[in-house]
Amino acid sequence: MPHDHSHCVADALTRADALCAERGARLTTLRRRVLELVWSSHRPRGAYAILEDLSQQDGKATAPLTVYRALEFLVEQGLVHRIESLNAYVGCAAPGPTHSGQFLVCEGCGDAAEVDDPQVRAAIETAAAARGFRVQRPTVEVRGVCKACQEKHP
Amino acid sequence: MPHDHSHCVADALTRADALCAERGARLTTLRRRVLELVWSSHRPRGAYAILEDLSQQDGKATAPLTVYRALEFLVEQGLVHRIESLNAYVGCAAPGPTHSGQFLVCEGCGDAAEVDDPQVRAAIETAAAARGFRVQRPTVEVRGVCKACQEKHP
DNA sequence: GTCATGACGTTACTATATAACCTTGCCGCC
DNA sequence: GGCGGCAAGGTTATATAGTAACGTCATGAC
Repeated sequence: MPHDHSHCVADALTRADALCAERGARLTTLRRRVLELVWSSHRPRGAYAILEDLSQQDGKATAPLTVYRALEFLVEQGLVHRIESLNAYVGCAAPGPTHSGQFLVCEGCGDAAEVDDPQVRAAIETAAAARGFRVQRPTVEVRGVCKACQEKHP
Repeated sequence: MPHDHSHCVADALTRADALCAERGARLTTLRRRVLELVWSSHRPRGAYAILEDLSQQDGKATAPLTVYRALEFLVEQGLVHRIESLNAYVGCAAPGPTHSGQFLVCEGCGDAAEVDDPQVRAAIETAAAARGFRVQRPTVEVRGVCKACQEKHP
């Protein structure tokens, strides 16, 4: 499944522009640059990796806080998700009504595919409700091996 | 739901002794102490919190590695689970055939209740299979508010 | 007893994240 | 246009989390 990644990035940026405009949120130059760097692959990227890219682009050191603040904004807007089990961030392909999807994280290639499966959501909601627990933010991160990697290493 | 927590701890240690004996795994003094410290509450505890306890008990500084190694062992044996979204560890109330449960993490009291819901498991497995993804280790950590805390703050 | 192995100690280091405080620049408003 | 307010971003320092490399000691097999 070869894909033209520049499309992914361009699309993500376009959607982000639209969404922020619509919401009156300020997608500043810095935030947009960080978003672009998060999207540089489909692999979750650590804050410090992004920090390095940023520093290199600018030819001078950037402070961690700069990146963390931008990421915080992007996560709030649902443009980026944090992968807790990796301490890393990945672009959201379908931002919109703020959601919290599930992630299939491949041990082979490192890609994190986002899915939003209603059954999984429902099962979690039901299990929680049965215990009187009110769900605010479900986190589902599944480690395993993606289809492509299975085919490569049979 | 007041509960005699010393029971939880004692039970956990007894089960751990039995399980390790059965498996030929060495639950050394250090590992047992760390397990006990993890169990000091039902809240996930950070490695460094445990480290401090340990250092204080001994009256001298303990190195992080000491704790991390013990935790690694306990996690491998399924006696303790790591809560990824908190970088913290919590005792497993039902160790045995190695499992990966789901956690209901309360924002109020900080308690992490472990549940092992077959529906949730199945839904994740199905969603992954539909995408050709082979599941190795699912992580489910649900943030929200537990029953007790809801009743306290209505 | 000897030896292999695994547990633990020690030192140093890397990675991830936040605190406190200040400066800048944008925006609405008069 | 200028002014006041506020959010964004810069700066410095520090907290928290996790590993690497290497040595020593205890335990059990033989």
